[in-house]
Amino acid sequence: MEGVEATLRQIVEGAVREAASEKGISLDELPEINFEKPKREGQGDLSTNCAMQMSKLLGEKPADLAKKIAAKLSASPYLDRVETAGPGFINFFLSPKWMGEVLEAILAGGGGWGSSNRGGGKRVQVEFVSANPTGPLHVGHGRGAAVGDIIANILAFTGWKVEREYYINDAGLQMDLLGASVRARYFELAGKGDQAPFPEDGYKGDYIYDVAEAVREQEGDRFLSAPPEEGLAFFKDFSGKAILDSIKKDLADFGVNFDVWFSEKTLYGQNLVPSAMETLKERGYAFEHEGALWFKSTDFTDEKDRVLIRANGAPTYFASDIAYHKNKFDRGFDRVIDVWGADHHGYVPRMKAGVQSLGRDPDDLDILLIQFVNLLRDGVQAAMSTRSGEFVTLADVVGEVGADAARFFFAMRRNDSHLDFDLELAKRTSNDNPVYYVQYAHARVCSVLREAEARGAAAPPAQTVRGDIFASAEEKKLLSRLADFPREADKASRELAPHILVKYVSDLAGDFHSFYNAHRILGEAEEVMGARLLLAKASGMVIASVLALLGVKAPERM
RNA sequence: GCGCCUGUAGCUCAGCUGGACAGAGCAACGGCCUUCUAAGCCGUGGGUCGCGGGUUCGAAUCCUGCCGGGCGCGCCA
Repeated sequence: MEGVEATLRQIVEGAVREAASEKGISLDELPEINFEKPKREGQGDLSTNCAMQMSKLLGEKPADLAKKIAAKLSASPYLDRVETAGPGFINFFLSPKWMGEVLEAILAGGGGWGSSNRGGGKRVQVEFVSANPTGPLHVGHGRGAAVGDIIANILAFTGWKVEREYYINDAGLQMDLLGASVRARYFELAGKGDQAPFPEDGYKGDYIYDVAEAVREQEGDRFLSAPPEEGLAFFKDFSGKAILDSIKKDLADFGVNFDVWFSEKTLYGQNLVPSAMETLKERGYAFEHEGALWFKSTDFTDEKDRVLIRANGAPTYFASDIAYHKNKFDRGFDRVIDVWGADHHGYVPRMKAGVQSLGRDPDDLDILLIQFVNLLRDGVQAAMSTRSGEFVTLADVVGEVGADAARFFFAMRRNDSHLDFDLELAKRTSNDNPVYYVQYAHARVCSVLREAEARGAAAPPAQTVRGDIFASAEEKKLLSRLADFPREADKASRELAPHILVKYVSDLAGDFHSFYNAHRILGEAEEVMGARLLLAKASGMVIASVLALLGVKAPERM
């Protein structure tokens, strides 16, 4: 069946047109009719404010128009009743017939129920994390990783063809600094620290010793006597690979897997930077000034022009980023999404301008800014680790609270708001921990289904369930919530907002727990038991679907 | 100084393309386990939506000015 909303939209549109033609107004194009879940109970399963929005168009008071439209709707077999309220809302109460069909659709649809073809099979690339391979990922990267991965899941669920990409910044001065830092530690471990002083602004973390130790194990002391240039080149290469490997491992442990690991070096290896610069020149957006090549970003929304190629011939980060984004679009993506830390927000207008200068609609690039994570331990700030002065690593957090809790917490808030992440709360196994609350609901469903099977109480085929058997407030509320899922998934996709799903699944779990506590399933009269078994099963399926989108396990026992 | 994000209940946050008496979880208080997992449920109290103007029939939501928090303003990445 169609989504509840789509069907309802058709019904309402018909009524609106009818009302309009009675006034002698013909509406070619109707404004889109929006449905939303009313905030309060008693206001129906869905409501629309279309009467208020169209009252001017039809020259009628909102409340009167609402009544008129409502009167035309009450005959629908899908609606139990229609009420008008407040300044002109129309509230819809879904009929048992409809409830029954929703249940049937969920059970028939398997894990795919709620998905859509909004993306139309278009190709979208989500680039995220993309941390320099100069050190371990910290919690901030963790949030970006969770959000990027979940957004990719959501887009795939809503009809996009998705690729996940990690951009490896392995070509800049930072890598030289990394090599020099490791080399210095290597000499230090050999007791010859004075021969290779630690670079100013070098990487001071303990992990540098680990990398240096790995070089000693593999290469012995041979670099103690090698020429510095040869040594530096080796250390840079070795360190970058070693750290990238550990980043890959941390991400895999976190449940994040990329389709493409794109090295900045390949950008230069394939001469993509110079050719991108040529494109800009041809299009008239690059000019020479004082020996450097500049980008005319002031032609767009940026506040000043930016250097692309320095007078010494070295390209800036911005130049390689333009080349990189050109390459992305050249690879045929219809849409590109970058997930960045919020500290890069000043860079957004520049990047948008860059994309535009390449002849691309700036809206083909979405840049999501992820705000900082505030790590807490029982409400007390825990952001710094004691020794290195580094931020707490992602691996530490995942090791302590597990990937499930970490992902759930990272996705819990809007991207652009700061996130308080309490480690103790994330580990707690009680109802104040939202992760367990949701997972427990799923485990409970599984438990009931197991017990039913053990007692030989088979659930009937979904088609045989009459919707009106669900008479209680808890059952109706749960069904109504289940029916919301396609709309919530679509909204999360449009807004690229994982937190919408976190909130939804938390609410759904709550509705299930309420239902479970208020009603027995097993041992009831056969018809009631069968219907409730199916309701429980459908609830479990939708919870599992959402958790899958979040990349969180849906345990069968807890 | 300029720019971006943000300020909603004791705490953490939803709601922000204007609409119904401002919602949820936690914390507090009071109840519910002979029966499908109490990692659960039910109930009670709690808010001048930072402050002042403005637009509107209607503002937490839009505009503007202050105040507070975060982050940026490199030929760094």
